[in-house]
Amino acid sequence: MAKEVTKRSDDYSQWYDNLVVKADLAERSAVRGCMVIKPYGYAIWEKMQASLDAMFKKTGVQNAYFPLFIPKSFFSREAEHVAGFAKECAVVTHHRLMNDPDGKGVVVDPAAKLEEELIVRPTSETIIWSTYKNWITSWRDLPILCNQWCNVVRWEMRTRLFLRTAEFLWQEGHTAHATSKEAEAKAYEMVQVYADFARNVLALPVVVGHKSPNERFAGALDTLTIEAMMQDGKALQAGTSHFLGQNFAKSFDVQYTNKEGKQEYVWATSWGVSTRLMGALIMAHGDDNGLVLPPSLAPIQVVMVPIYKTEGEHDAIIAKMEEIKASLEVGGHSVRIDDRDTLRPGFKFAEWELKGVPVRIAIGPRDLANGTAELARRDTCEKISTQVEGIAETVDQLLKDIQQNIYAKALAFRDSNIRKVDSWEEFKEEIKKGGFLLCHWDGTAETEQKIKDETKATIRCIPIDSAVCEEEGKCIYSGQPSHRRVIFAISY
RNA sequence: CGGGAUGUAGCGCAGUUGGUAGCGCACUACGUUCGGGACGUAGGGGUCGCGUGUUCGAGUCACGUCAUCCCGACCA
Repeated sequence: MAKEVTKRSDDYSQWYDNLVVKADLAERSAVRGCMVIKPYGYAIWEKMQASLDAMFKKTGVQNAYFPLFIPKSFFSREAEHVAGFAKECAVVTHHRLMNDPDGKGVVVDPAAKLEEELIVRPTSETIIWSTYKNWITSWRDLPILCNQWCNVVRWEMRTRLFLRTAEFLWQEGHTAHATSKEAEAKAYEMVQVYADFARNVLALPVVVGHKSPNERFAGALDTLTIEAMMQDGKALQAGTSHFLGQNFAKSFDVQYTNKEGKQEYVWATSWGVSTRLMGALIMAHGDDNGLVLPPSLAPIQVVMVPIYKTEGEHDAIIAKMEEIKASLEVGGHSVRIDDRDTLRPGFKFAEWELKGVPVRIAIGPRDLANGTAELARRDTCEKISTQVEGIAETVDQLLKDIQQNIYAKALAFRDSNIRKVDSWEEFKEEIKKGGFLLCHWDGTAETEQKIKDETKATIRCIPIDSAVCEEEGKCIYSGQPSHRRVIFAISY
């Protein structure tokens, strides 16, 4: 963990400058709060997409695509939903530019004003439900299980690279069901998909739970969330799944005829994860030397750096490396031989570490003579000398170890920063130290708001399946009776 | 929208009481290097965010304007 970060707990911007930009992950765009994702960073996102797509398909979800522009009138239907997004919408009012009559560049052509303004989607519930109305007439049409990968725009007052950019990439799933029970089960199923993905692919431990009414998605009856802890002890909401009830069905008049011939409104869910996960990855696993990627997401899993003086040495080493590369690729690993002859080995080591490549193999003249190779793992920065004979199996096992170890390390960190707090005085002190605080809460929005006003801490979630939280007690703030503990934390 | 700060080379910065623009990294060429971010020599690159004003003269002073960053309210 970077020293600077330890001192200034919330200053990850330094990481972005040091790691992200120099690591070719992303750079700030000229457009306020937007980001450019460079090829290496995008390759990581593509790996996330591929994993999630495979998991979605197992639950019967199919991909679809809906328009970027949403007519303003669509937004006037679901009042609560609109109230949640109205303050941060980009609005298209014209469709043409013209040369400035004064000769100063280009201006908006006032004659090209749109009859009805278009909203750049901040999320797609409204346009999707307008469409679903035409798709659904009978119980036989249900359920509808669609997901779309797209960009959305939210005109945030303040942005933060990866965590809250004005434009971001995400997936949003939207499902329609015949019964409340089925929809609730779907919302629950999808949050579990996210939790599996976070744990097994991102190597990120997460807590699954319900959002408090205050923190719920605009228009939802219930919001499920996966909450992760970053290395500065702050919480990051890494994914959400909403049970929308019949709110959208009623607002957009989506009814179906049931088996008894009666008209009924459908039940809905929506769920999404975004490029925020890239931020989670950086902040949860990164160290002083840069990014640490779990092998499951690394665009390059093994990088090979040759060490040589003469052309003869170079050729012999590269030939050996090609051999090793082929044997690793048989096992499905992605391998890069860094054969750039303008850079010295030390520079290459540092650069690949910055990019988070899990395993590095270095071979020099000495190794070549001995039939060995230097194997370095990114997560612990350990180096060992190993026989080239059978190196494919060694590397295969090492990658599995690294994946596991990264998760175990993050889990140990998180668990050592979760603690029970039972008094208000203690709470005010403990919350400053970061981490998750398990506390009793009286269940009222007023108490939650007062705690937030006084400490900036919010209820990150009401954990499900957590035996630790299931106990009687008294609210830390009001002293009223409580039936379970919830997680309080400072969040991003 | 409130409070604070900053705009000078690709990046990070210096620039004194106004006197005609500099440093580090990066870049180009050549040479020596190459098992943990090499070194030497020689080069190239800037209408100092924009506009107006004061002045013989503005990176520097005044006013305006735009943008960015940090702290609040908002948020995946």
